[in-house]
Amino acid sequence: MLKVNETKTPQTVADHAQIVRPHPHCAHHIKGDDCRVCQVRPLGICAVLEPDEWATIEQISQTVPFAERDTLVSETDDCTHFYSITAGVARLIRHLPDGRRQVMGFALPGDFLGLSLGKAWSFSVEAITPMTTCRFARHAIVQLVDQKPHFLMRMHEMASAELNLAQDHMVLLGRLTAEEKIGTFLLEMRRRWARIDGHTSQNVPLPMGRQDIADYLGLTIETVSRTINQMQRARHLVIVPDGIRLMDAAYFEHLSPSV
Amino acid sequence: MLKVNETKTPQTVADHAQIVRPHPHCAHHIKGDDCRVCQVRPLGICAVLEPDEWATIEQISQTVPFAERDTLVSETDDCTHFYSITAGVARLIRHLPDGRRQVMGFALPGDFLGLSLGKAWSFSVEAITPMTTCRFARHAIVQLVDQKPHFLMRMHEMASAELNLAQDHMVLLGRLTAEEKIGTFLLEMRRRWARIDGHTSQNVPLPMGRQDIADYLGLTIETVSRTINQMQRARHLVIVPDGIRLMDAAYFEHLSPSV
DNA sequence: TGTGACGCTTGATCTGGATCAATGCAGGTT
DNA sequence: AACCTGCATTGATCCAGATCAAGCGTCACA
Repeated sequence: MLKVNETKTPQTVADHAQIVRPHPHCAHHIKGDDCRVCQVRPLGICAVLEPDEWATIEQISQTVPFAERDTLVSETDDCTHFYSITAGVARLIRHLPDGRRQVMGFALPGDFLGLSLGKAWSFSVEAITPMTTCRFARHAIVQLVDQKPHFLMRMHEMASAELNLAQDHMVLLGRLTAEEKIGTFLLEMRRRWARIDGHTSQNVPLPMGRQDIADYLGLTIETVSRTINQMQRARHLVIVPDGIRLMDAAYFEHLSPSV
Repeated sequence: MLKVNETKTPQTVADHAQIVRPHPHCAHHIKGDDCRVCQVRPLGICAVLEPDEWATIEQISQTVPFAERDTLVSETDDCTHFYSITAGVARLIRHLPDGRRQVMGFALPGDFLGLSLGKAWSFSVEAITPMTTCRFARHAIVQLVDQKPHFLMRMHEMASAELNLAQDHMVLLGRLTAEEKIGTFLLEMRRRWARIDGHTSQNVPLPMGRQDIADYLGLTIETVSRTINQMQRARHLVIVPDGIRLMDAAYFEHLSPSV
């Protein structure tokens, strides 16, 4: 039951809009896109492929768009397809029976859903903005991984990086204060956007809502709102449409114990 | 500055002692052990190897024992060796500059340290009991992984399982109450011991101290102690030397929202 | 130009778990 | 036996962040 809302534009601050907005060239194709023009190839799973292997990937991929609020995969689903995100932002989320939620992370352009290669998803993925994805049948990727060890190695590298992030996040959830959690989160988002668009800006797009941030950091929506507004009153940041602007980098780096 | 205490026996309840105690046949050899008698081979990274490949592994492995409180690896170290745990229990831990700690997990027999294949450790590993390990030079494993794709696939499977556990733990840290955290932890430990010794017992060995449990669950030592003792007063469990005995499985399963 | 829904903010109050402070207890050492 | 050291337990008190409860602004649509 997917609610489709194609008219709404992604919520991002101006200097990132061209990244998050679905790539106009490919958003409505059915067959896989032209890898030669893929904007996220150097970031994602395909970075390890040689140009002569692009045709192989193109043949087993389809471009699939999603609207805001669509569910890409549900934690109860079997895993029939994997996704490489080419535009837009999604949340990876686990639901408890009583309605509590934990957001495991946010999937940004270049991220791959299905790194574990397993047959079952262990989380739901929900589009926060309109999205464009490269979709692969699971069996095709399993076959590719069998044939090309360097592709498997790339999957393993990315899964290892994911495990590292998960461990960073365990420290955050288990041992940081609300202020430290928010500060660490904002630095993390700045770092991840910088990797995507290649330049460091003090503007940090936050396409996810306050509730998603709260469920990511193990806080309530009220504490997230209060803490960000306190930081604004203290002139450490400015709240801008669809994000924030860091005004005091030293404050945030001092706040983040792990970095 | 490692305090060596070879005389002390592992702290486990009786029906698990033979698993955690260093294997007398091999504890003091320098060269790698005989894979044919390895008790954890079916559990660990080596489960995927055919008998004719055991010789390869034996040639690149050494048996290395550690005493209680030894540091196997430090989070600041470069990663020169990997370890497969054949006996004993260790904690995987991150330290914050101000002394706060987060225990990322506990390594039990069959677990492999170095799944990410990366050049740097992202956590310290400290022996909780006397341990026996199979040690491998990093370059030898990297070479093996290059030559034997099914070995890399096994590494990837185990890393994926680890990522899944990490995500379970994020839910626990971010959204469960103290009582739910303790209950989930006890069930997790029972499940892991059952996998090692092959039968389900209501006795759950807890070789780690209360402080380690607290740092694993994002609680304080006082809350851990209080909660476990409340459970005992409510007849849900009995505290026994070096562990606990579950008396009311239904209570614990009802308490653990994810399972 | 209303109006209703939704997301965010802000204030008042409450409370689960942290902090502070003893005490107990088992093992190891002299 | 006396002493020490490192856990674990238990009680008293505190407080960061949760909960409860309004408001506010924006936007889609009537």
